Amino acid sequence: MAGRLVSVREGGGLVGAQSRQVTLADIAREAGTSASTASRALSGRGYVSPPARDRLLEAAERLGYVPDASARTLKQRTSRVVGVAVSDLGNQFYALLAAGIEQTLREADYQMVLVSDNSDRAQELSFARTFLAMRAAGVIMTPADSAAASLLARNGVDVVEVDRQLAEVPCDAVVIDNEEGGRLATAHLLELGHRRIGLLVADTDWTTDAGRLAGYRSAHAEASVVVDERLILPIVFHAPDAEQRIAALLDEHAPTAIFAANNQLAEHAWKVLRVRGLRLAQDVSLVGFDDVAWTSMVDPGITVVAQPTLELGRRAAHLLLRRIADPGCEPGFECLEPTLVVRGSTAPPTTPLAEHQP
Amino acid sequence: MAGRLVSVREGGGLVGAQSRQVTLADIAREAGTSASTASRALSGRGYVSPPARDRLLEAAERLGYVPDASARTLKQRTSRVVGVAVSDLGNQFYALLAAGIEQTLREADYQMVLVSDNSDRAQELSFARTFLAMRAAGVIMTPADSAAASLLARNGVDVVEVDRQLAEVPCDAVVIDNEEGGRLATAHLLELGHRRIGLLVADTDWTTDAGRLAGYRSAHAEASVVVDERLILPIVFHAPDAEQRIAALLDEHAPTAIFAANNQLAEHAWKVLRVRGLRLAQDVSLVGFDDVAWTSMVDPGITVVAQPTLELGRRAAHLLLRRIADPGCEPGFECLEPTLVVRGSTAPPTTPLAEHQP
DNA sequence: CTGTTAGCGCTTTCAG
DNA sequence: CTGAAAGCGCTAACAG
Repeated sequence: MAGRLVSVREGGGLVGAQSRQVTLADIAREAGTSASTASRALSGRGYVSPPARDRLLEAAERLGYVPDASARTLKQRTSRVVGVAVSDLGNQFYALLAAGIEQTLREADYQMVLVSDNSDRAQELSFARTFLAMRAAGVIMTPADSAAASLLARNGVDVVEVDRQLAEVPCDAVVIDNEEGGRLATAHLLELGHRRIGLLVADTDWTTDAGRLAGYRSAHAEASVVVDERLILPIVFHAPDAEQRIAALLDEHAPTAIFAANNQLAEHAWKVLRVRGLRLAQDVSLVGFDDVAWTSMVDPGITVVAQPTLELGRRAAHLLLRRIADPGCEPGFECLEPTLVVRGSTAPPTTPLAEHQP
Repeated sequence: MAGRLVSVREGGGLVGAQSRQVTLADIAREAGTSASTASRALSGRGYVSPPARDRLLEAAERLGYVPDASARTLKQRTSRVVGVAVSDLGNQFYALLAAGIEQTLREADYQMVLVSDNSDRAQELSFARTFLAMRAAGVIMTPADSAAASLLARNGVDVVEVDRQLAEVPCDAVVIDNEEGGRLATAHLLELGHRRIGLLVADTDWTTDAGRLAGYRSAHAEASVVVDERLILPIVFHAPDAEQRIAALLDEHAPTAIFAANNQLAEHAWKVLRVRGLRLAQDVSLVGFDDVAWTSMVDPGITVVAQPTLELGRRAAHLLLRRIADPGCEPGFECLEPTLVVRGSTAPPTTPLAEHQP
């Protein structure tokens, strides 16, 4: 093996590929110091005489020294990597969330290992193990189950839940006020005079959807309108029959308005209405959740509950950084407020008899 | 120090946090073998007697053993991490590209470290160093400069360029046929009868934009139409005056159609037209590049050159995996074909004099 | 201020 | 088939 190493070194003249990574020992030798001194000089921790430091830095620069992260991680038992698991990178919401996380992490000189777990419990758990193996400095996740967070916490890895909360262990979390969002959307429709409001909600036990549903109910209660339970339609993610079921809701229960509790469902609802030739606002009002690009570009624009997605990600990262800096601090919890953006897709209901009014 | 370790172990009863990671040595001791045997059993490389293997696997399972990735990386001098750098994670195109990469990497049990470099050369280079430090198994990037790829290649890290090509070293690449895309868009407009076609293109030296411009020119040449150079408008990324400049193009050079060479510019153009009250197709035709969601939802829909974005990402990851498996293979190059999706935003030009014709 | 020493946890010859 | 030994590159006591 020594023979192989040597021959590789001799072949180092090959254009393009350096034969061997340059190590601390190399630059120490070059500068005539020990490896420890080199370590101190380059990491900036501990005393090093200015002349020695200069020689070391110069040598490092000249030889193109890049410290080996795995050696450092092995020694320090923690890395500069943060594991991030989201449900679906293909969905603009999660992509933007990840962008916010990455931005903040980058500013603090941490790297993001990003995975998309498809809300699959088994995958989520498997990623937790991977993050454990990497000695991640922390993990930020949109949880689909509590097992991953438990496993991580048990092994001393800090977890931040974002968008949803499911953990059975105490941990930092940042969410938006889903109940308020649901209330804003529903109250807006009720104020316009709607009494039969269809609710399209994800069929999960997530706090997001539970919250939006709760807001839908409380808005009704505040307006003293009783909810027709048949107007509430839980739809499984990526269900192939989502649009058919929405159409059936329209046919069978005659809502005058629809509140779609996430961007995916809003898109489905919008398409169903278009295919059926139903006019937004005039025939059926529509409120979406999450202000994605298309909602402001279609005509009429879609009234939506906007959430500060990028900021959600940033806050999650900040929470994690705070905990890394101060491991003993109390679990942080942040709840960001959504806002209602009224556009042309909502209007007072038109009764069939009043169709010819202006 | 030994004392500290022991006391920590004794404190291991603390709910929630395990005192110390369980190591190979622990499970070897538990199973009554040496660490080497344990390593062989768990990694599946090398001979281990079935009974020993069983005991080892059982012990690993029971103690919740998670191998330390950094120790393995340090020893093997390469990790299961792939560095991915894209220009702007907030842009749906790059997000989808990343999603495709992640999906393929995940299937092969590699992790994606994702960074958004804002097309900033300095950041790109800094990330290259980070990936080097992590002993990344490879790097996939949408390059903004050639320096990063050179640095990585020089240090023996495989690079795949995706979407654009800038490297000065031979490396794998997967792009779409930008010239063909530009030609498709432009020929479509020329066939409709347009003779003054404005081109909105990013002001970069990227092969994407150069290709789309070349396609614009060659379509003109094939139709024997001479290009009025004043119709070509290079726009810097995130330029605050992008929409003003597009408006000025409209005013000063009276194009009857616009070809926006990326999704960002298409959105700008669409907004300018809307604000000015210009009707798509009737007053000005518009062709975009990249079939993002809103283009099929607005009315009329936008005619676009669609690119297989997710597939682009998948291919890039496959190219990298191929190279990891066979480091000596010839640099791979794949060029995916874009397709023209005709929607309502394009129609024959209306001359001012013919405004009243049906 | 600096060098010596001793590992972090894993893999890999190599000898048994 | 198995264990002993060495070492990946770095850092952190500790003694000088």
